[in-house]
Amino acid sequence: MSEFAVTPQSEDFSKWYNEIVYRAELADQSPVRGCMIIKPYGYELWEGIRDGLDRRFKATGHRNAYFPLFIPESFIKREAEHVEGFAPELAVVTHGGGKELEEPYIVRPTSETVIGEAFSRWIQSYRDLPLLINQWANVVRWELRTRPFLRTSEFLWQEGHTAHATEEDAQTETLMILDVYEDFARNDAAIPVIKGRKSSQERFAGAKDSYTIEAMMGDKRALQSGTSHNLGQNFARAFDITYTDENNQLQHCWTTSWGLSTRMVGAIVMVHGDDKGLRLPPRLAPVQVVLVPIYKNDTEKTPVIQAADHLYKALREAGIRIHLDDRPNLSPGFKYNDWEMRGVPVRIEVGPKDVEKNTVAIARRDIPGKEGKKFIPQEGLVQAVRELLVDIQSSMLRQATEFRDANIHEVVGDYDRFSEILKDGWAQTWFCGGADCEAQIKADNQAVSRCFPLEQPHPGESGPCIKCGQSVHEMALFAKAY
RNA sequence: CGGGGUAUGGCGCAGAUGGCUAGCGCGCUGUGUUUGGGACGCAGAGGUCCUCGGUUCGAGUCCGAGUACCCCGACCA
Repeated sequence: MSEFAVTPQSEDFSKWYNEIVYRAELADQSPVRGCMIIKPYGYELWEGIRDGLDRRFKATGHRNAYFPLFIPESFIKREAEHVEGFAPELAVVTHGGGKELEEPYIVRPTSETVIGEAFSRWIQSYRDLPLLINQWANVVRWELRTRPFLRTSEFLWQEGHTAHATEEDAQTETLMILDVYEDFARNDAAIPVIKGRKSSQERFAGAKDSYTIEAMMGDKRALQSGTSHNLGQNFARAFDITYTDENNQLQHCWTTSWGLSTRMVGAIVMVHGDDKGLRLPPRLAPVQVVLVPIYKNDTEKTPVIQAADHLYKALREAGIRIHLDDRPNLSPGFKYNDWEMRGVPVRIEVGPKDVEKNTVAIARRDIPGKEGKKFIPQEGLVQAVRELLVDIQSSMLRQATEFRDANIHEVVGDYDRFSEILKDGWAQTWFCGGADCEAQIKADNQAVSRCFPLEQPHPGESGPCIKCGQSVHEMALFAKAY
């Protein structure tokens, strides 16, 4: 057996990703092209993501609802840009109950249209605003090239949809949600993200402006990890979402939509993983601590198991997600590697020597080998584990942040250098945002603009667009992307 | 939809020039010895060789058609 259970990511990142997703049992292959089965371990990770976001949405006044999977075809067609953007990737249901349908149904690729139609009936007065709705759902987009979690034909996500009385309110909501996403990514997923505005080429079909949180993966490619759209009045006009204002004037609403998907699972894998496998942030790890008992024979087994059970109960009662690995047929060494591959943040070993001395061995996943392992007293273990989990969480965010910052390079007016940077990192440069410039940059470098960061590195200044040279006042980030 | 490739136990593969009971590693089941960084012995289970058709005494192997999947490009949370 080779040193690693999976292809080392340093050797072939893409291969590593595919292998680890299956080896760690996050997902399984499905009989349906482009789809995947999310296995319990992967789904538990998603549940952590879901819960972390759901809590934040509710704290900011949103309520969950559920809209139908099927959308009348005519709905999709009502917003011109929207239909143009999505038409190529729609799954269409033409038959039901053995008969051809009078009007085909679209399997939702996103729900702006059905929700817009509902909003038009729900909203009458300015007193009904803002209307803040979220739904947890699956959506289908007929993708040509798919990868587990990163791009599948069917995926799970949340989509928020809100309606507001003014343009300002809608813009505030759009950016507030971006803050929610950033807060979640940083504090729960330990992923540092850059908030920014998409170029018009990269904008959501039908939106006035799209915003994104961009994360840097371990291979330095960018991943759009969440998006928030200011839809202006585009959908309000298409679906007659109107209200009567304080002066009894009929007005169109201003709407927003925003989503974060199971792609975030892929982000966590690719941001934190190493050659040995996954490294999961403690806040989201389905198993935070794995307990491995060690014994040679029955004489040793009884007291060791007794001690392990005792520790297991204490940690579980303290609210720590713990798993006792009592598989009898496997050696401790195998178990260590197995759980490291699965990304469990903390491992506790209990053996005869520990029983004797009232200690345990405790190892942290973020620091490999002996450096990350030490013996500590059983007394006060719960507190020690709590502190360790917090420390691992922040250490992972720090590592990811340092890696990202070390691989973003600023360049002004030097296209060759710009191209050089894009071979292995992100480039930050002045950019006009024009379609022609963007297309040429993409053709030259296989890289696209990721966003105009909301926090500009040189606010108030201006410089030459990296491609056309005209003087512009915003810098953009460019990168190869998933 | 263009270009290239693959299809053989759960997974990864081997099976030149057709030849009789289709193998190997890992995994799986039972059992015994093991167990502080990926243990080992013994005994087992598991296969429409992608599908259909053809050539042949005989096809996993040759021929034809089909299907699926993978990789590379254009669309994408």
